[in-house]
Amino acid sequence: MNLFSDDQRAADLRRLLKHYAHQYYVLDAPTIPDAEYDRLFRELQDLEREHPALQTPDSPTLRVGGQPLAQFDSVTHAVPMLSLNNAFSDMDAELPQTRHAELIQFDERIVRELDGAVVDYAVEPKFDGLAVSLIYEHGVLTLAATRGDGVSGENVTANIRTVASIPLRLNVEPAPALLEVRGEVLMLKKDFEALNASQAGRGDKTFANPRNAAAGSLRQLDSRITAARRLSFFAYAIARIDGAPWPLTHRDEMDWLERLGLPVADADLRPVVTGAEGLIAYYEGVMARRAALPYDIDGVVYKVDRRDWQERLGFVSRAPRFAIAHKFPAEEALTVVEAIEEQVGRTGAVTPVARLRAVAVGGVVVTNATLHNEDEVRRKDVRVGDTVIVRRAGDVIPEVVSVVLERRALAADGQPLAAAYRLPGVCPVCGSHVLREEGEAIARCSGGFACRAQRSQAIQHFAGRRMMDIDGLGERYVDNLVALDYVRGVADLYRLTLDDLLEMKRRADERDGVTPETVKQGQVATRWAENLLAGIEASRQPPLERLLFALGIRHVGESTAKTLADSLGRLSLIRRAPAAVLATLPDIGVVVARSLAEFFAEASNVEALDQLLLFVSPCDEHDPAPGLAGKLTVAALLARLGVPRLTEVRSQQLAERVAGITALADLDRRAVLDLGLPAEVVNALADWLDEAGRRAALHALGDYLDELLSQVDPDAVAAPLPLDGKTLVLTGTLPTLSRDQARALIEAAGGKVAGSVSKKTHYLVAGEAAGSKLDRAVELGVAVLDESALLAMLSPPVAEGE
DNA sequence: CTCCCTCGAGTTCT
DNA sequence: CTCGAGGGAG
Repeated sequence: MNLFSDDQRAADLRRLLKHYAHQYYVLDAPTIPDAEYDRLFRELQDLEREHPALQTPDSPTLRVGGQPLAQFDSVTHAVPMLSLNNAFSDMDAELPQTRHAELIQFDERIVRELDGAVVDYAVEPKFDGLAVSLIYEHGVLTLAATRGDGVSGENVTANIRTVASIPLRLNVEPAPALLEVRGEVLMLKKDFEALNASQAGRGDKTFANPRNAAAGSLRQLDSRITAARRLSFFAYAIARIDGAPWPLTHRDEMDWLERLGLPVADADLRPVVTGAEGLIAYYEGVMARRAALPYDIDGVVYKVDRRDWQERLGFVSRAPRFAIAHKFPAEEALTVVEAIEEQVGRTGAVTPVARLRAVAVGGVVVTNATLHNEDEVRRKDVRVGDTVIVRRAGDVIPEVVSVVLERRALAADGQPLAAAYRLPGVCPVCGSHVLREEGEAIARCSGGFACRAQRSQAIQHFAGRRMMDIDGLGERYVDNLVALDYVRGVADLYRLTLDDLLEMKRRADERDGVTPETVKQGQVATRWAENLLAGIEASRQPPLERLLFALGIRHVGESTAKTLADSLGRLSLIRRAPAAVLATLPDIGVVVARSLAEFFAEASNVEALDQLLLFVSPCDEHDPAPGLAGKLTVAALLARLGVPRLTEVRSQQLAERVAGITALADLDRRAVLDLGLPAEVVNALADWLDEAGRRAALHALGDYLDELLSQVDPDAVAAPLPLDGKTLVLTGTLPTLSRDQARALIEAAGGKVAGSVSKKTHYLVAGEAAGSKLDRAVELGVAVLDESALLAMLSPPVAEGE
């Protein structure tokens, strides 16, 4: 046989196999016996093995999977994979007319936007699976990627090729040069049950629901495993077409995809309906059919059918306005509260948690549900022994909806057996007092670092991925390190040796009654310990903002930490900063500023930080931000000192009358009263100044300012940022920049990005399909920029000639 | 002083 | 994901 006839034969086999597979998997009507199919398949496999050049990217032999990958490559989506807005508030209201009211409002809004047109909606089930994007080049499947964060996902082409119902080559000649299809990978209910049965038979772990099974199967690095799982796919949109006209309606789009050989929902499940009544009827109809469908759905989707209207409606922030998800109400289940226990969080927050008799809700078995706080428990009146309705809020977090009072156990006198819940007065972990601030919902353990729970969680927080990012330091290990006293403060992590870790592990195992006497387990322990030490070592030069975040200061999260690091630049300046200075920084007010100042004033924190700095130093310290000098005005500081009656305006007036902070500290009572301000203001100020320690604190503030300003790089001051002090708002889709990129550029240029247009907005940056923000900007007379105008502004202003 | 938005913190299960 | 609290705008 020569290569030419092999080539012919391979092509024939591919065509035949594709045809039979389509009959079998897509049309569900096999036309030849399985054995015959297998014979043809093996013949093609043999041919390709003999002549690897004969294997084409659409060969059915790829369906059985190939060599495992080391990891998935990242793929950037040319068209972002947006999620749909779920515009309907929780369907708590069981009243049908309430549900309908929201649908009617949705329809009315769309009709209004389209100037009163009669709107047809293409409606379809919302598959409960994983969104993927498929790219066909000249008809051949060349790339498949997961949704990821919507901007970029993972390359899962090898796995997707094993999904039988996905065509490797489109059924059309000539094929469009490029077609990008969006759809959902899922597992049919029957395939899920079969998979779990076989997993259980082999003693492997079973999956909680079809969605998890599909996710677990698609994310296999070894595509042969994926091939052994039965995944399905349904297309629901086209993202890009090149070389073929875009169908004029969504319905046409789906019909066309079906003709190309792509699986789409059954035609009777995706009708085109008109008006709110059509939507209502469809929603109710699908809900009734839900259980009988071969796959799980979590709602339905409504899309404006006409493409030109879709474009007219455009996008709001990250979601299209022409399409909307209407989720079914969360599934609910009845179970019994076996106990109410308290958890202690990193900040000492004591949270009641309901321990529930295990119950399946929405595909997973739930045993715990947070009760949030004492008031919440009392409001719902949850008591031990009660039968409660549980659901998964947003289909994720378990939540106790309400108590079934009729089922409450009563004593002979008709009183409930169990008492109303009360939060304990002492910490369940350390026994310290539990205190609840006036007006706050949350009670806190006062034990601080002395409380083992808080210590342990502070260390977990420190090691977390967005903080110091220490690999190998999971919850269980931290708990053990803390419980067995190998680690008291975060600095102790850096003193751990291999021997310490192995000894700790041994003692923990002993305590738990585990006997890891096999050699292999010893090796595992050593590997873990070495891995952890390497992770700790690698964390010694963190960016300053991560170190700050890692310290776990109350009210200081990722964003506040970044503000501090950007503005002050050095830990030595941040840790000594007076609260008044901190409170002048953007988005830091008096509460956060005080929290910071108190943290750094506390001796035990200072000690712990100094210890930590023996091992760790920030890698990116820099001079304080040049813009700081302009913002740290005497007036701004005065307004943030916490002097009663000293408002912003009065601070301004006062600042004009004193030479500076230090000068104010040195004024005696008489001089203060002579300042020429309203009597009530100067009286309050004089009294305030006379309180113990005030003048010393002001001197310290003055000294700190001198020091801080001496460190501001004078050259940087000379080059003001182009958008300094400007507030911008982004709307619509920019031609080349993503929202995050645009934001980063604006911030780098000293500007601020706000969420909504107001009088104080300096510029609105509008892209394609700008929405209501543009209207509002025009209304308020706010300048509107397009992307190129924005980019032009970002380059530093050109000095004008003398 | 009151709204609105963003940030922080807590939480579940695989 | 959801709640509560803080910050800033009106």
